[in-house]
Amino acid sequence: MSQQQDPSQQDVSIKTKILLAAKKLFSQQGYDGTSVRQICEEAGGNVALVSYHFGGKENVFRAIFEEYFPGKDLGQYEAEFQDPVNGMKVLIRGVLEFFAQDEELSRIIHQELTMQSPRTEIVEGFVMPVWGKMRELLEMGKERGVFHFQSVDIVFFLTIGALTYHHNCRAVQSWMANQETDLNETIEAAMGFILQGLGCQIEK
Amino acid sequence: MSQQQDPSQQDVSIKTKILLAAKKLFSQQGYDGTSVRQICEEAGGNVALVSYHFGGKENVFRAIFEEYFPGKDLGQYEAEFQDPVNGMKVLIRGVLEFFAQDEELSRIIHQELTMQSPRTEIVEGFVMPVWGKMRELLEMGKERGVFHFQSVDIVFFLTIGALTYHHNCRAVQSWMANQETDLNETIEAAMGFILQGLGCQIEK
DNA sequence: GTCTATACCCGGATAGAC
DNA sequence: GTCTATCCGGGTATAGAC
Repeated sequence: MSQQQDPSQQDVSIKTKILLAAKKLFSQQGYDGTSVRQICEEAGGNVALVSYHFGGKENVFRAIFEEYFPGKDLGQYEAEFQDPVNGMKVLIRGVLEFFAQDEELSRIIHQELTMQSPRTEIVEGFVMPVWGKMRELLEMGKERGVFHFQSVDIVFFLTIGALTYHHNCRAVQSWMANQETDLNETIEAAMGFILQGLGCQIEK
Repeated sequence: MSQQQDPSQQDVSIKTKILLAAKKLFSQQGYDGTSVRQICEEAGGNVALVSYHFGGKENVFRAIFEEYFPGKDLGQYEAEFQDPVNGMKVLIRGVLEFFAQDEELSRIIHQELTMQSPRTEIVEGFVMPVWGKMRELLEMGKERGVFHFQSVDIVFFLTIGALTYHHNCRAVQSWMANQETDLNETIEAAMGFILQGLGCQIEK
């Protein structure tokens, strides 16, 4: 009951603490680079607890997604998805807001997919609905003549890349001139970049 | 003398074989996921050879870049770099051709940077000259009014993302409708996407 | 539920024989 | 130069006490 608010409070179950610790450490050091000992130490518990509560390291990974991945709620945007441009805007905003809201989880997703790790299948199961919808919108927009490109495959990846990689690379601060960037500014810029990239005339 | 042509021939030094085996395995399984034993087995030699020839696993990694990373030859394009649009085109083509020519090395670069591994510094040392030039071109184009965007930082990352991520994700074949894509088609598409994304009027 | 102690495996590195 | 044998550290997982 008082269990759901602030995870740093003491009244959180050790199981949840382990989940949060794992999420944090996986995002910082990668799955392979993080040991079960480390996770439990960070969570303030004992090594054996991972086996007891989850039955192994990989199940901790799976549990993180089941617990913290949003995106089940794509249905609520069906209206916007009727129009490719609006649909893309909604999706771009949604994705970037999620990236900003849970940087840890988004880093984990990005890492696992680029490493093509043994956990790729798990991650794909959660991510595919979103990317799949984006692909649909690209195809719809091309058919209706509002987007202009040759290959759906190619622009699909260019779009995903622009969307995900830039977020990730912010970590490499030495590459940036100005440290803090405003989220809404980023979203606006990404929308402009991508929609223009798709050959779409935008009225701003 | 006959040492330089086909690395699969028998007359290649074991040192080179180790380097090639490591490049292949790192790209497939990541640095951490690849053991020294595996590398030597793949190279047809013994475990101890890594220590003998390179002095440790990390030095094998460094040696791969020193041996196989191109890109020292940016100087030859100084003429094209006077113009932001031409410069971007040259850079985009160069980067994508490199990605296609040595998929292994480009996968390694991408992996290490997204994992922010302890080897990030090594990789950055080789990659930064290229990305730095791209940033210069973006700034130059903005000043001269041929590109139209607010923040250099943001479009810089969007551009890098589009360029690198799409290539990497081709591995996830389940996401693609058509398996094989032509390199030149990809290059043309990427140039169009990015230059339009930068708000640049292109005449095709 | 949580802890201690331990089993077991696999990684990287090296000494020393050939 | 290359191999065999071995060391040592650290990883996951579990048995059993509390």
